[in-house]
Amino acid sequence: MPITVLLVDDEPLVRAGLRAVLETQPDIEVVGEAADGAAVIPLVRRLRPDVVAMDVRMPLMDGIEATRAVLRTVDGPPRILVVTTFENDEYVYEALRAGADGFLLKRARPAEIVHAVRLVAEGESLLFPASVRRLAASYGDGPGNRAARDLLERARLTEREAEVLRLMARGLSNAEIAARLVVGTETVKSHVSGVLAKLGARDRTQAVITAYESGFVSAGRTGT
Amino acid sequence: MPITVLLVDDEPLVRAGLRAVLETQPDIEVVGEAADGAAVIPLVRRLRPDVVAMDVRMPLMDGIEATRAVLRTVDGPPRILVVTTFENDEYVYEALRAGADGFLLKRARPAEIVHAVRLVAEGESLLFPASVRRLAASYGDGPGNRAARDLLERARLTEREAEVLRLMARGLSNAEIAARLVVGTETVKSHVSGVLAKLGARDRTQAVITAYESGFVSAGRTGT
DNA sequence: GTCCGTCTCCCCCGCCCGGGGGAGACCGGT
DNA sequence: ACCGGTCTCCCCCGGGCGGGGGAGACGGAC
Repeated sequence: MPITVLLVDDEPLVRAGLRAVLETQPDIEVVGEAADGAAVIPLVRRLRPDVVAMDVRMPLMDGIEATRAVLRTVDGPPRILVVTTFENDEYVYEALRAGADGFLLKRARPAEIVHAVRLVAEGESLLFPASVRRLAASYGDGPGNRAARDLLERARLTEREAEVLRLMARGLSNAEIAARLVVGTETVKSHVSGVLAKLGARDRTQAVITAYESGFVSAGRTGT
Repeated sequence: MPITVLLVDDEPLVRAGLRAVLETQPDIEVVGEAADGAAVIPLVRRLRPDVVAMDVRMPLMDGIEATRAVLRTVDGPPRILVVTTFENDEYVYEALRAGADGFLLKRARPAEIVHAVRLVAEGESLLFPASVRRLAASYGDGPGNRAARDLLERARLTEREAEVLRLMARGLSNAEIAARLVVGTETVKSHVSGVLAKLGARDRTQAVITAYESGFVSAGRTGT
């Protein structure tokens, strides 16, 4: 019997692409589609797919929430393959922690997409598909990319520093960050200095640029 | 006779999606695909498509160059439909100035995609498809989005201010921008102030964030 | 028990940044 | 000839920012 797949992505074009790619395979069948995480639970209950190809970023309920919800409320849950545009999207790692079984880049080649679906369907985890490595390797050593890659590879930012960087990337001043985190401004300055040093940034603007370029934060979703 | 279409996009998934969407139409035929602008000219010569669906952002030769090249070197050139992720990508407007006939958001619904191809094939221009308006309207009035939308709608940045903003978004200081543009630092400060005022930004960091969020600049391509 | 890392806060200091003004030169449109 | 917009440069000034130190408290690792 074929591998059954449910597609969850807010962009119809991506769904159509995944469907087209997957249905070239006789042993893979796309049994349903959803445009948002909010619609996933009933669909999973009814269709009982082997694999859910889940976008991380969606308007109403994102892939992380949806992953948690499915794993929490459905018996014998499907395998979940997280689909994303960015190779080092922080949300992806959250999704994996939430119980997703693998992740897949949208820019992967068709053969890799098929391979990923087969792998997770077989119960394998797929945390670092070839395309990720290939992509990381394809980065040049330009001044911008070096810092961005370091951010990814070192991942030396402490939890607090990462939190501060996220707030910096939303345009907050040191004083505003201090108020938000309920600490002194001197403390924030400490963390900011740590971030700048670790990212090789001269000022907060460069740090925020690195955050965007590395995918640590990304345009389009100004989170809550 | 059917409308013939050539797909040019570096992501196979997007090509597959476009192909799947367009081939639901009996009168539309996808006659070829290319992964980069560099491959377009010979394909256009050989296949003589009515429409080229062209991604703006591609590794070797981007959609702007490719558009210019096609229009310059091919007799009876095809209509060119620029395909993009961002509704206000500065490159899109460059592409339109380069002679493209319309642009299309990747997140458009299938019916809109089909409609767009038909329109440009008929010789119509499609500069502001419904999906753009819909998308702009869907923006909330959060502090981040307001500024981003203003950037789009007002488009009040002068050429020089836009240039300065681009350099700000690459992490340059006022002094460095001045050196790059061969003007005084006071002049740069003037332009920076103009940018901040027009974007409603408090400091250069917020301005750069707006630049990213609005798609004025975008992650992934650290331009020359 | 000791050490290391993290988080917290403090000092001093230099300086770039951004605000608020103003002003001359050029160009294009009316 | 006039005016609006843009680009260029200048002044003063305050404040946030970032560097360079240091230090105490806590927790986990050894």
